[in-house]
Amino acid sequence: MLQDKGLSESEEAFRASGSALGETSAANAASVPEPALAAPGLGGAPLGSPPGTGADVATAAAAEQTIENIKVGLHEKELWKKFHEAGTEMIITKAGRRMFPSYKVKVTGMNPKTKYILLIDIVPADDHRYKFCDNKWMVAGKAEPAMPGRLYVHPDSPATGAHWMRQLVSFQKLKLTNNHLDPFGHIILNSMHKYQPRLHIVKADENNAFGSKNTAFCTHVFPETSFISVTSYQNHKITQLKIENNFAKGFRGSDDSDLRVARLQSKEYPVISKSIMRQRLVSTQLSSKPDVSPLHGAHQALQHYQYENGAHMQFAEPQDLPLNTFPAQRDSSLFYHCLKRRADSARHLDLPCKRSYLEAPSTVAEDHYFRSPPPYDQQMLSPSYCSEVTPRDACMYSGSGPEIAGVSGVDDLPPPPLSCNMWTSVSPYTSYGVQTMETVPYQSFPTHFTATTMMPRLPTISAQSSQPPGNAHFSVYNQLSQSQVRERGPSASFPRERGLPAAVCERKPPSPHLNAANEFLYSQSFSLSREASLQYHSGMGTVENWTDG
DNA sequence: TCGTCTATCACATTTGAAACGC
DNA sequence: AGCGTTTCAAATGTGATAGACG
Repeated sequence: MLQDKGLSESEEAFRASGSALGETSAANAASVPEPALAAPGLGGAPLGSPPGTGADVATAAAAEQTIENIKVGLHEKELWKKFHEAGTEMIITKAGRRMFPSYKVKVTGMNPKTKYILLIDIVPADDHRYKFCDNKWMVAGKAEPAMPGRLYVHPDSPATGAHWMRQLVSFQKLKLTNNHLDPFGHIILNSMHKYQPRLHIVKADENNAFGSKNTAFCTHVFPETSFISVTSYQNHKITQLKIENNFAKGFRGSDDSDLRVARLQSKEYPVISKSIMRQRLVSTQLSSKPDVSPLHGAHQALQHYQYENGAHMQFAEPQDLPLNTFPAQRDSSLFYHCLKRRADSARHLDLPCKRSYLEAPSTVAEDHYFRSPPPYDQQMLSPSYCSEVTPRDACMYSGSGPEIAGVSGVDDLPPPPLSCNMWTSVSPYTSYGVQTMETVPYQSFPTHFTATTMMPRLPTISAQSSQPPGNAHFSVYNQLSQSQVRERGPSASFPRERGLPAAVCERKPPSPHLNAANEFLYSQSFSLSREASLQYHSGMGTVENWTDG
């Protein structure tokens, strides 16, 4: 099964969607390779990459590999666009919630016989926490410490290029959760934070399902898939879009019949719930004051232009980076305007956000008004906090088959009832640097686990190092026997995660598959740290020192 | 203590796969 | 074996309520 359950995309639709998908390769706009992937609204642009030349493709040793020819098109791009324009929100729940629109891609250009692994991770788009006020997303302060990164590996991985290209590749079953102790392998996110999903395609080979000494990979980022995670929808536009486009309406009361009638009659009656009505009432009151910011329009135009031109655009200044639809993030002028207007409105209206807004720390507002956030690539360069695995990640395997299931290498624990997920240590911003290591539970992980299942911790990586920094970490594992690990305990270097029994931390050496996955992750981080320093994006990584277990 | 904001839960509803019967 | 119907699990957003916070 290439597609998850419930997918209705027919082969026909798949073919038809080809042109509409805005299909791109790793060298063009929509598929933004590694550091540049931070570009969409994240503060990092591929500044060094010549425009339109495809020069953001690595000159690495893997250049001869076909991975650079892989093109990925986002399915239902128009739908994503709609959501993006409204400011996409994704519900996160304790039990895990699927994304809607679901992440589906059409892949072409693969070598039909080569095996690939397709996986998704979701990284923080910035270091802000947001709140929804005045029908806008506004920065509400500093972001919470990032959750431990997890990967969602497509259940079919590894599979041949022919397999992936046969039909749409759906990540429909990917679930988002805000449960820090989630045992199901869902991707853990913080509520009211902005995130950017990334698709990674990793080349596997016949010897090692997860990679080889020349593991090539490419990363594709679709800026329109960025979203703010919420526990309940804030923007009624998003609610409406979800209802209109998702099957489960969940409408009750009189609105229900209206909706059904409307559907039966194929008419688009406005279905307005009480809450929506409430919101609209407030927004109407507010919108009575015209938005006079001259920069607002320019910003919108710029946004549109950037959007239309994808993430490959060149920006002279970091603050010119794509903004998407969350105005407060980059558009300081707009943010300022919003503040002023809100201050005005707040005097006359009893708004839910009134107090918060008025009492918002001035530093926050000033910070966003007077200066731009640091470029994302700089953030990537700085020592990242290590979001290595926690001991509870019993989901450290792909559910693609027995050989993957065995990857967990855990014999003292029952196989976790989950799949497709792995931890990653994508660490997007500097602000969660070393200084937070001691205070943030999720940044503390057992040494051995780090070494065996996670990509190297960036804080220990020197961007200028001639040796791939990840190698050191792998050797750490090689040098530490299991007994040594046990003697040192999981907290040798890092305090163990709160509330987790030490026994859970016991692990066997990783299988080749796991190593390969780590290697991929390592290569990714290496690419991120090194390439970012050059402000040049590779889009393809080569693992130079593969230590195949 | 109160107000605000966010998270959680139960609920009604919808969909599609599985089970079942013909 | 193929088709149609029924059943049920899984999914959705809604709204009430709880909890945290200042």
